[in-house]
Amino acid sequence: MIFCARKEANSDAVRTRLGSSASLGPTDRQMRSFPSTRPVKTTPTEQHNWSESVKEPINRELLLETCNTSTLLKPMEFRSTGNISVLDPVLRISAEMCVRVKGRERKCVCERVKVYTSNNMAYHPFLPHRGPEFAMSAMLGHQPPFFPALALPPNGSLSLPGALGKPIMEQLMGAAETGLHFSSLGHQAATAHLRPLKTLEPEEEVEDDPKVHLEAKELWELFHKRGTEMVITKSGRRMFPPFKVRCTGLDKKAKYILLMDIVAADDCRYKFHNSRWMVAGKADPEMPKRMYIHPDSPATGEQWMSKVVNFHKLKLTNNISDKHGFTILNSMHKYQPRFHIVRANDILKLPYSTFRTYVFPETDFIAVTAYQNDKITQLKIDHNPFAKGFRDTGNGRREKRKQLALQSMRSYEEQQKKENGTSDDSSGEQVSFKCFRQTSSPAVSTVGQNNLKDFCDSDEDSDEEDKDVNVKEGPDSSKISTTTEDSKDHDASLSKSLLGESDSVGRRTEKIRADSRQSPITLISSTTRSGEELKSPGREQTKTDDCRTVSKENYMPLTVQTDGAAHLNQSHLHNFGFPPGLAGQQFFNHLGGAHPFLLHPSQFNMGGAFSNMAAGMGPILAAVSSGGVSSMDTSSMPSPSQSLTGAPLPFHLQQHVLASQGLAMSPFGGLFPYPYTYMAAAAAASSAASSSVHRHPFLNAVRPRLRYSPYSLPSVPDSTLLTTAVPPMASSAIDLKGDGMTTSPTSAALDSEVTSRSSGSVSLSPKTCAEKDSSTELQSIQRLVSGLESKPDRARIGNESTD
DNA sequence: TCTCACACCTTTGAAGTGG
DNA sequence: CCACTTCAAAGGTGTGAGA
Repeated sequence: MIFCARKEANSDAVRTRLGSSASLGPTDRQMRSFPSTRPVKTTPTEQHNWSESVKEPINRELLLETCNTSTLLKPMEFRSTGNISVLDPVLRISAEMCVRVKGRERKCVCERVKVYTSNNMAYHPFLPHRGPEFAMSAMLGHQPPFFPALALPPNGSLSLPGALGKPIMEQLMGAAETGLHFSSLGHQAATAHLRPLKTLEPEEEVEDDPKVHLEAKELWELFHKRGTEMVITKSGRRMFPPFKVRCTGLDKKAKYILLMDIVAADDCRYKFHNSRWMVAGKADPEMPKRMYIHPDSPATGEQWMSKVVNFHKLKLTNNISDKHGFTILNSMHKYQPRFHIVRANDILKLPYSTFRTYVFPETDFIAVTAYQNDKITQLKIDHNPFAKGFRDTGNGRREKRKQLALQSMRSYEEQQKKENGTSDDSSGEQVSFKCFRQTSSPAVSTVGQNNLKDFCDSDEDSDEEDKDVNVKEGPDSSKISTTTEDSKDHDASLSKSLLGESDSVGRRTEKIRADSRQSPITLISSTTRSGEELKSPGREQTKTDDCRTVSKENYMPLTVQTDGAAHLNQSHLHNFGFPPGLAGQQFFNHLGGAHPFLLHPSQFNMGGAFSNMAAGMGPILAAVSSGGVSSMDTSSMPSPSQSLTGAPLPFHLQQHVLASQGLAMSPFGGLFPYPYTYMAAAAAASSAASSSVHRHPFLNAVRPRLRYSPYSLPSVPDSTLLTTAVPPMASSAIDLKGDGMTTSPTSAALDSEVTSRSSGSVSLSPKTCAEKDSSTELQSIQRLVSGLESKPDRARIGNESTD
């Protein structure tokens, strides 16, 4: 725990007695959050009453020496100590306040700490109410000196990752006077002065070449063909199929943090109509973004490579006020999971670290609160072990229901025979039930049991299956098999079709029938599987397996780099790649400052990973979020078979608890309400749709060193950033995929735009961003903080930027 | 379209047992 | 002690009724 271990180094710095804090506070405007905070020039003595003995730098990157100060206040003795230090590469700000009451010294909670310099002391009225995360954001979005108030956790310590801390330090060093000003519990404030020691040195980094392979790809593709749906519930649901990847090419000795997040695939809301996912309008306002850090993070490359990295613990929810750290999604919206590799030995370094992001288009899905497509339901049942109870085999509920239905049908038929002499064969349902009786035996049902290997086969038959579906029109043909292979389709389809008739009524049956119908599908690139799937069934018949094979091979992990300048885009366009020309080393935000990418702690959902972060930011996180801890899963460590060995977590905090603490964030209260805008540039280049990633030649290639940081400050409405290739939201539904899934309108339009977008994105220079005036930035911040920046705004951005 | 209780299932880990 | 088995609790599923 860097934070704690090094904290003591400066703890004994010389303290300077200061006058009443009333003489030290900021201006009246600044006093809004600091009761007596007018910055008063300290006396020369006070100013230079630094620690005489410059302490030995803890390491080469120690920048500032601590100068503690204390002040005696009436009626209590009020002692406060400030500490700013940079401990590779974390800037640590700590403050401790003690109140001596009747001779007994008691520690107080340090409510706020303001970092300031003597020549300026900016104060943002929103900051105190938004917590440190936003303060950091604002701080970096403005030119120095701008050191907003930082709310300190109860323990009085705050760690700022390098990306956040370095700018502060640099500015502090250039200031004539630097100090910490903090208040506590409404008492008088005190100030600590600091002085710089030396400058930061850039980190050296050894090259590596990570490659990521999606596990259970066939299963994903199987779902993808039908339009993957992921159920989101208030209590959180896991993803199925689980997101698993295998990493190679990592530096065995270096430590990495692996993360996953889920971003909107487009700016549309969908509806399931006529067995198809269709665009139903503009997307709802985005949910707070959260990053899920793999519980084993950080771990060495060797450890990561030794196992399959499983993100099965990630949970999806639609509860915007979720405090468990689950990923919050909007129902009926399309999402794209992303996988990130960050080379960092400490989660605290994440915000300024380089992200390698990998997107697997076959993993996109539509979030639903209830399954819409029965095929997906059946796929889930067939493959998710937890849903075994619903399988046609065994003694599960479905079987029992079937038996019940069978019994009732028998009695019904017997009754009809008695009444009419013969059964009514004209009744499709009855026929179905008859068939059902024939196929409901366990022996037949087991045909439907297939494993992953079967999926591969089924993959090959998917077209066949689709064709079948097409041919099968009418009530009976509507009984589409939801299984994954032909044999299953044939055998199980019978039983399932019957099942659909017998144990499903109303909407469900209707949906099954609808599934069999095919409608025109948007045709997109043939270089991608997704695109292939988007083709209409008729065209699909002309497709060869070769083509499919090729498309599979095209599922190359996408490595993108945003080091380059600020090719930020709208947050609503979540892109998954950057154009070749976007490589660079800096990351810019719309606020105009070139700055490292930022992450809000509460955006992280992490298991063990959080334990590290908790060391430095846990208190902050805890302060930001509340509750949800007690209900957390305490056994969130990956199962032995999946977890990485070695790399013991430095802390024994319960991972889920940590996750809940660290990840929970108030709605829109996070640092970046739209943290994914950084992808916009890439998106514009690669096309917003995930599938477009493959279509783009560049995106199909492996880019070992292309990197970007996934988070960047969002675009403001008036920013002219890259646009998405999102075409005007047609009121008419756009079919996405052949079998229920469709490509996003964005994808559809992107096919022909990718190239141009790519170049266009390049034109989106950081300079453009940097030229934004600070007032606009401030407004932007306010909007972000208030969560007022709505979808329409972002949509507008998209339109404007396209111009 | 969403929420919730429910039955059914797997997973997990503690407890028990035997060597 | 170790390995194995048993058991119960926790947690993950889709379902279906109701809002």
